[in-house]
Amino acid sequence: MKIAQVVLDIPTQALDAPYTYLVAEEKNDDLEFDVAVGCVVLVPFGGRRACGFVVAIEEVSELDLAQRMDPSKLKHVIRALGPAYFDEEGAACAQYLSERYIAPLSACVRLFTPPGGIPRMVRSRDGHWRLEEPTVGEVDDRWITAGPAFGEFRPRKNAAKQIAILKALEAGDLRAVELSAEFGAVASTLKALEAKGAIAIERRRRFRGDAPRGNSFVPSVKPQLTEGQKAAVDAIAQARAAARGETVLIDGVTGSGKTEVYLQAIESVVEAGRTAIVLVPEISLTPQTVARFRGRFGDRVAVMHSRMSQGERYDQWDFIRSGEARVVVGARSALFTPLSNLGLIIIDEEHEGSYKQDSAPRYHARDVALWMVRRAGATLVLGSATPSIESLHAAVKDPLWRAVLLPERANGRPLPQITVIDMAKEFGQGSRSMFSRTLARALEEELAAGRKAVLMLNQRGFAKFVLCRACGFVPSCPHCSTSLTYHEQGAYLTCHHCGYRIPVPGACPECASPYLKKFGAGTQRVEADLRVLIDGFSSVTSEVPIIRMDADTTKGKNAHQDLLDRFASADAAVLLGTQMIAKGLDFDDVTLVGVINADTMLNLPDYRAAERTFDLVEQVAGRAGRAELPGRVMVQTYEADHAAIRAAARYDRALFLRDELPKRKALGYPPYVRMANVLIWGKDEKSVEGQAKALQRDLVRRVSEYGGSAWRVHDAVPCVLAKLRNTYRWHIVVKCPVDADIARVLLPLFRARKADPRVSVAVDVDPNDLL
DNA sequence: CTATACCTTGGA
DNA sequence: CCAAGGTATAGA
Repeated sequence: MKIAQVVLDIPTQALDAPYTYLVAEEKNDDLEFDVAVGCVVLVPFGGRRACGFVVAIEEVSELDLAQRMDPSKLKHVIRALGPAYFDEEGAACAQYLSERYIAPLSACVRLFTPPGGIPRMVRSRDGHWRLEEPTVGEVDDRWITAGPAFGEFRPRKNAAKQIAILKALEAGDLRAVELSAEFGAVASTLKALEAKGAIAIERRRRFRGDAPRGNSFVPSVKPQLTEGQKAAVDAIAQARAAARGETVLIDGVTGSGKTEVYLQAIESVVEAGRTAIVLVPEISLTPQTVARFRGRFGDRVAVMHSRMSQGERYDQWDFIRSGEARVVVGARSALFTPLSNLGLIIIDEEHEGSYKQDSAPRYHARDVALWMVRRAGATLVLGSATPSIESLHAAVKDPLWRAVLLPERANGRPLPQITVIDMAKEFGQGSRSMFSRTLARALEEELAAGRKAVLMLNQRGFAKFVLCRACGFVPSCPHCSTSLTYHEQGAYLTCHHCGYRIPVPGACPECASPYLKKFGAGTQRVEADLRVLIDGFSSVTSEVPIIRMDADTTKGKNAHQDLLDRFASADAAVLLGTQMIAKGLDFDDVTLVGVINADTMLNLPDYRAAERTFDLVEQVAGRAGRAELPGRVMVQTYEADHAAIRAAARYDRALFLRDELPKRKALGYPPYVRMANVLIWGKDEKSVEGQAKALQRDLVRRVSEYGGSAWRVHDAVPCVLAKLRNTYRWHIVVKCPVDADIARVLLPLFRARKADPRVSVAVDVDPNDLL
């Protein structure tokens, strides 16, 4: 008999295991879809019907089945509601994800379903369950083409619309929407023309978004490779030939031409009839990035990222499933698109934190990609100017990893000189400005010469707040344990986590003192100060535009691109922005890069703080002097002696690692241990604390039984962000040796745990941070 | 999640 | 003694 394993589309821990259903043996021609792995199916469940995903189809004897369960309980799958969204590999990957990351199986399966488009059971107001069809699907356009009588048909003299439409059609086929945009209501005219045979109307699938179809792309030229690039391409070719899931880490300075290496590697993969996935951090997935891939691979490129509308995403997903797409460029979720015959996965800017998903399943794209290439005998390429410490470590320790160095820029230009400016010293010498005199002087020189500068404000862990000079009171959010951020425009205080908002008080709410000082600086304030500074430059006569790029100014769909275009088209200009400007932007005429505050991240209570600071300085430095003009980089900091800053200023990663690695080892952090962060949260403080402590005891018992002496379960403690949006948050850190399977040991504990309505629990395996 | 079985509690 | 409400459990 044929049976299907079905994961129900009901997000409840208690139902989070596959259920077995019978599949009708005889083919039923009335049904649109066959029951197969990857389908959504309708099944009877309890007294109602539910949707679920088929994760396995088996042929078993009645006897075998009886070993596993009571066969009298079996029910039949009612019918399949759609085509297969994933195959056995996808099902296996979902299974892997749920175990590796201690996540609900249903959430893992859902990663593979098309954007916005799966049928589901919903309860209407009268208590009835009904099937809701997907809201997103394909769309058609009505195309007007020449009909059989196109040449002969002579419209009447006064049929102005008919004449105009036929004239327009002489240049080629047109869409009905284009005609109505130009000539107004055309429906009846078209009908008349169609009846006469002068035109034909047909429906053609429309692909949403600006993805070019056909040959409307501009092919780009293949440049000559540098020695380093050649070595990298060769290393990838060798790894591909070995076909055992090897990883190639391309450790190349900014501007070393990693993208060209990717392009050529993809080219040979595609020529060999296989496909490639390119992951890019969400933030640098810009039209330019996409254009580089389209320039080489034309309409065989699919693009997937979160800023696209659901319709656009659906069309791209469908395009991938059709098998026409050979290359997928996208954010981390692109790993789960229905691309078959995978030969290569590339992860650019591999060190980026955004490759880790921050909701269940909390997967890391790098680790999932590793699993995928090992299964498929494909190859993983990781690229970065600042590889993560984990990857550097693996490249040395793991026989399936190798590293290729690209120590020089592709154009032969030297890396820009980095100057560290000690702001404490500046302050001691009486300077009160947020721009040091050295930076101000450099800025004036560059702007006077008609060149461009990029200034970066490091906002992580650093935003403007209000402090009472009399009693030290800082207004904080009543729902979250954070101080409120001050906003210049509108003079209000707001919580960056929950959006709580109050006007700036006139006096201290605690002691009534009127001396409330505003501390820190946001991009708005820096922009205002920068304006004053630039206007004071005697040698700069023309008006210098300041282009501010932060979360506020990049909200709109094309805002990001518009700002960059403005910056590109100006002569002398300053681009002022947050971290988002650190990567990917590629302007030839930027000669000065300034970091206003390099060290604010260093003070975050996070074990990766130093690494992040080092990465940030190196990345942002790479924005300067990319073409003929030499670049300079100025880094303002209050901690000029910190190893991360000193090492970054000399492009000396070995120096940084010599300082950082012993600390990691001594304190027990990756890459020397593996961690899992168990998060416990809920509205009721007492029960959260109680559950956290009880869970900690369970974990200790479990770890001492199945772990080992090298394992460690920390005490349950409130998180650094102890209160967020009125929920209280606790966490428990579990550490184990690097080669131990942390999930395997912990998983049974969480699978067996029964849900508490007041307290939620989640496990973050290999967490990005412990906040 | 939802239906149902089972159990405890408290009022008649 | 029974009804009401809470809790445990199965669902394929």
